[in-house]
Amino acid sequence: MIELPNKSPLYLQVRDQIVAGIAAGDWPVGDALPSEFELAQKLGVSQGTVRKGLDALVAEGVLIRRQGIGTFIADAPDAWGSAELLDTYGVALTTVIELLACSRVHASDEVAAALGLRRGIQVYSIKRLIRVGADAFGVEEICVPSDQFEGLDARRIKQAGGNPRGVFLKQFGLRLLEGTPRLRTVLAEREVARLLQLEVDFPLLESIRVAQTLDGRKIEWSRLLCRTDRYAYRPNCDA
Amino acid sequence: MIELPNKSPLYLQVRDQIVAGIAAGDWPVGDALPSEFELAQKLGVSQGTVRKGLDALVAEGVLIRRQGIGTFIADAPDAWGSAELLDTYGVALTTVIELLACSRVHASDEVAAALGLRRGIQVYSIKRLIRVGADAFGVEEICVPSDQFEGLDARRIKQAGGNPRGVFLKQFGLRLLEGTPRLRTVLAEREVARLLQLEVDFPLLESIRVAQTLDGRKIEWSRLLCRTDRYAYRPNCDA
DNA sequence: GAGTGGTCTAGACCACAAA
DNA sequence: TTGTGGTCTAGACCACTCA
Repeated sequence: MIELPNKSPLYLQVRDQIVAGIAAGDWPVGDALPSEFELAQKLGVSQGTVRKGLDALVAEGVLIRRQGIGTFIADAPDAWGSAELLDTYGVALTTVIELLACSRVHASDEVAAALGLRRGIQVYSIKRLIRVGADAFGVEEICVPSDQFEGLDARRIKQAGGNPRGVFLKQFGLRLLEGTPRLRTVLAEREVARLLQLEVDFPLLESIRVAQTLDGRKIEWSRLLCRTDRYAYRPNCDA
Repeated sequence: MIELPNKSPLYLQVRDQIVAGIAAGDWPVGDALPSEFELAQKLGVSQGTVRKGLDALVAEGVLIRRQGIGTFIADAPDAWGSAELLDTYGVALTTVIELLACSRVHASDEVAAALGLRRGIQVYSIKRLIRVGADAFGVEEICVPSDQFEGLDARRIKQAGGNPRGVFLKQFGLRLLEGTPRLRTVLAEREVARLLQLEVDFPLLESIRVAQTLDGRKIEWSRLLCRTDRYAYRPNCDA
């Protein structure tokens, strides 16, 4: 291990080295890391210390361990995938996501405040429709600062299966960790009502989350508006 | 360690031994466990293994470690305490809880189904009002099977500072772990509207959670109904 | 100084998956 | 059979708290 006058425990330094390696693209998504013993030798620590360092990243969903095989870089799960949708009897339902638009707009005051940006700065706004069967369940808007994701567009997102997180990770090298949602009930405005085929003022559930990078920069704001008359929403917040 | 033909790793067996010890009341709330080395000797394993066994319980909030001092049995946090309440600008607010009632009733079908009980069996129903300042923010109902908590009443809950979880733990030896909430928007019915000083059909946020014991028995159903026009609710689900 | 949690090592062995 | 993750040990030292 490179010996800096660093007070933090060795295993955290190991963690940071791995994070740096991932950010530098040493191991693309799906690749295996060197084995725990190799890493230990390379970093000059014992296998147990490497293991403890990797534990945190496994817990954060960045790495996936497979016994007998290796430790792999995890793919970026869809933000919506971190939630569950249940019918009125508690049975989980599967959803389909439809990309509606990806455009460059001025950040609303709310988004700018949540991400610590200057008011009115440019952000990419990604809108998606979430369906369960033929039913429109909710609409989601994702905002990210445009200067960090130059050239983001609908085509790229569609190529990644409609998953913006996949693009953020593979094209821009940024992995995001979900924050805890802020929940409110709101009444449907015109555009949302139209998309969900509901009347205006239909009561909806609003879930707002801010996601951050591995090193703690808040970088993605998202809002889900969904109907909960036929379904229940379970957010699965770990963060 | 008592050698049963047990396939599970030693550190999980250690965890289970500690859980059993806690359930048996070996160490009341606030007490220190024996030191890691003492436990290691007593159970015939190494300190590292004991440590790993305790890690899980610390993560679950059952134990609290204090460096240089010892490892302690954690108190039962109030169920409501696992959530946060924010104003419209994201600033956290403090709440006051008022116990409304504790009564013995027949379980609704919904509660019975969620807890795996026979329909119509008796449960204790605890109702509480959550205030922020002078404002009524929400009402909460907690249901637990009456046969597990014989003699529960408002007096006992008040003695524990209005925290039912404290009573469950200290009087009945049961520690509960919070589950992930199921969320819906609902319209206020008459009684709830009256308690919250809102008109009937005011849109509210409903959060339903099931909590379980350390060994996985679902034992507590709770429903929070709250207004989110002035506040945002952040559930903090770990489970 | 004594006792606690917290970290680290070197080496061992097991469980599992693949060639 | 080989290489991987997964567990465990014995012993060492550090960091912190308290008497």
